[in-house]
Amino acid sequence: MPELPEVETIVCELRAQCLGRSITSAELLRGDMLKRTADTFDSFAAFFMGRFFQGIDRTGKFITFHLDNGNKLIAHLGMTGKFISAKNGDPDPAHLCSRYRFADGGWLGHVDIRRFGRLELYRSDEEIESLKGLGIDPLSSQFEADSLLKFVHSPGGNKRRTRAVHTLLMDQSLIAGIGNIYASEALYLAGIRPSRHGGKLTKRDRERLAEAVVQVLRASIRACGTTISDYRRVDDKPGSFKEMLAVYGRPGEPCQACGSEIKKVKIGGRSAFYCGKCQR
DNA sequence: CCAACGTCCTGCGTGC
DNA sequence: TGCACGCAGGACGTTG
Repeated sequence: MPELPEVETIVCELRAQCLGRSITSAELLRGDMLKRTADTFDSFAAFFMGRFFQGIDRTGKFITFHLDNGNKLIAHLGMTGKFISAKNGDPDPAHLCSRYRFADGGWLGHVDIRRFGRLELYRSDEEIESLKGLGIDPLSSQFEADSLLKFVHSPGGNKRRTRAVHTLLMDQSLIAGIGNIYASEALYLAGIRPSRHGGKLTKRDRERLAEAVVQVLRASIRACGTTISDYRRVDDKPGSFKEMLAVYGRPGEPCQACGSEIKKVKIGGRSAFYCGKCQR
């Protein structure tokens, strides 16, 4: 499940793979992946033909491909999305959703087994709606403990939030890029229970949590992300952060700090993992 | 306005 | 052995 570190890894590799290569054709093989516009197989192809990728960047878990004419392709990988680098004659992988062929014979494939991901096309200066509502990127220089004040109070109201901090961490409109894995890992590092109400976080909690978020995301980027099952880099190699996970996917194992058993609970319909002794 | 829940989708593990 | 079922989860739409 690509979260911020996995998407960051993929974007770096996409830049190295794709920037400046002339696109001769593009195919939309799964029309249901394209949202927002009613482009057809033909207009999708025309959108890319004769162009090249001038820049590729990440906002939260979204990838923006900037074409040289100012148009943009937005991609979200959902649960099982990935990009693969292939050469002329390579067989189509299963679940190929879209493909971008380059003049040198190579192509970039976009694969998504469960199709929770999405593609969007934007022409010239259209506002990118999918990025508009996103919260702060935790790797930006503006991210600090005060960024988590939104966890305590809603922007407008005075009432303290009752949603679990685990759920708040995954709310893309508050912080962009954290999913289920890094929510559990950051809360473990910060010593905070995932079920704790956002409104009950102290200033000290928010400082520790903000620091933990940055720490775990940066560490995972250094390991090229976490491969549990589906996530793969563009070169098909797995990320290696799985072995560094302290609690996610480790129910019943001893906590590395205190030795007590790691617990698994459902919060907001999602699995959260924590140490009942270290996290309060 | 805020929160909670159902929905989409496929592959894999479990139990009968 | 084979089948049915439950589970995994990001974002969005609907409901409370």
